[in-house]
Amino acid sequence: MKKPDANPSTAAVQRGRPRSFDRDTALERAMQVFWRQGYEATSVSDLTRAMGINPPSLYAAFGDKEHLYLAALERYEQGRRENVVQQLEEAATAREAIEGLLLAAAGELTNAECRGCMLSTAQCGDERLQSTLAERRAAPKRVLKARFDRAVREGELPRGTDTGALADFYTTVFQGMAIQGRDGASRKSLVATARAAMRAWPKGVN
Amino acid sequence: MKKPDANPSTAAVQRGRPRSFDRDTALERAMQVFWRQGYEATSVSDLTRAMGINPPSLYAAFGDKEHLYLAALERYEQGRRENVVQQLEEAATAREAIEGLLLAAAGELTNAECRGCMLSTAQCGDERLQSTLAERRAAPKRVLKARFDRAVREGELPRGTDTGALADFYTTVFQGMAIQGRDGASRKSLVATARAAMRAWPKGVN
DNA sequence: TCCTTTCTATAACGATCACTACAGAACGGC
DNA sequence: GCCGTTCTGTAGTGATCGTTATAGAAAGGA
Repeated sequence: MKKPDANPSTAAVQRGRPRSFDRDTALERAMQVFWRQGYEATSVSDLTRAMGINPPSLYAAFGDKEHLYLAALERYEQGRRENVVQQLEEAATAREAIEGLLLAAAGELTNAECRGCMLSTAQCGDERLQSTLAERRAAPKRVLKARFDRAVREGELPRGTDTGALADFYTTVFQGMAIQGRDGASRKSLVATARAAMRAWPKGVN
Repeated sequence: MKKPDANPSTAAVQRGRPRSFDRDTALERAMQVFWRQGYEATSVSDLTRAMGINPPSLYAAFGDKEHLYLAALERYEQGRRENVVQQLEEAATAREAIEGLLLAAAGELTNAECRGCMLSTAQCGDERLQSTLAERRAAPKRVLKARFDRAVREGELPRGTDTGALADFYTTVFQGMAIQGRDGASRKSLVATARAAMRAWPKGVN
């Protein structure tokens, strides 16, 4: 039994031997390994080598392999989420927002170091983790649908537009592009695919 | 040194103890396990259990785990390839062919037993195997492009149509649908995505 | 200076991995 | 019946898996 923190201000004062590595840097490196190789194909040995630490440090800082993977995934998604939300809010129209997102994706998915999307092309045998991945992959749909609903209210999209289906479609295109990027497609090729996908945008009301 | 087969008619006469299992049935079961779990997450133990045989029989009949996987993948692709080629040849127009393929995919990708596409969503850490998968995923593009080129020649598609980009686009949509199917999307949802993708079909010449 | 706390590195843990040595069983040919 | 061949099941191989016990090092508090 411990008394609740006597100092309510912030974190407890540091006690004991300080950790010799930067948690965030280590997480970043773990993320890259998981990104390249996937969850199953990445061993704890791979991780400790890339992170520059020993197993006990990894387990003390991140719990176990699965929690480390989830932390890496969360780190990966965080930046993307912010970009998506910002683009959806700042673009003048929903159409421009989607086009901007797909064109940006064409660039990001074909970056040199870690190609493709860490989340979209992730596969794993464990059912629980697999359904977690499925939920995360489905999450952006709700954000897109909300923006499309707004576009309907504002008259950009025709009344009666199936905004859920439209969100499904552009999510699907992005995930397909993720596979393409992982498989070595060029940025140019993904840009062409993004432009093709924009031809499916519903006919305007005007 | 062995003399070339003295009986040139068919396979050499059966000698030794006959194998106690049906090779094709065993391969079918291995395929389903690989399909559900992926290459890395599937152990030889999983395979022998599903195939109803012991490890030595597996290795004698299929070489090793990787060759068994490739054989299972080939078996998987064979049926699909035939369907695609047939649909591309028999449909009245390229547009109808693509629409038919995507709608059929919406059904197949949401089948009860093994959801998704064994090839599209496959991921593995080994680089050589990964690039083999990438090649296989790219193969259908050439078939689509050939059909689109024919459509241009026949006047269905405008001259100057980027048929390669069009093939890339519909391949990408299919692969996105494969992820959606694996993640539990409904057939209805994939049908809606397929219909949305058809809105991207180039404007006719007429 | 000594104690408590928390990290570190070494060196393992049992379990499982892909794979195989071995001996016996089941066939055709003689 | 016997032989050569090829399959079968048992029981392992060494390697690697994810994880942890342990002991010592490095910090703050007294």
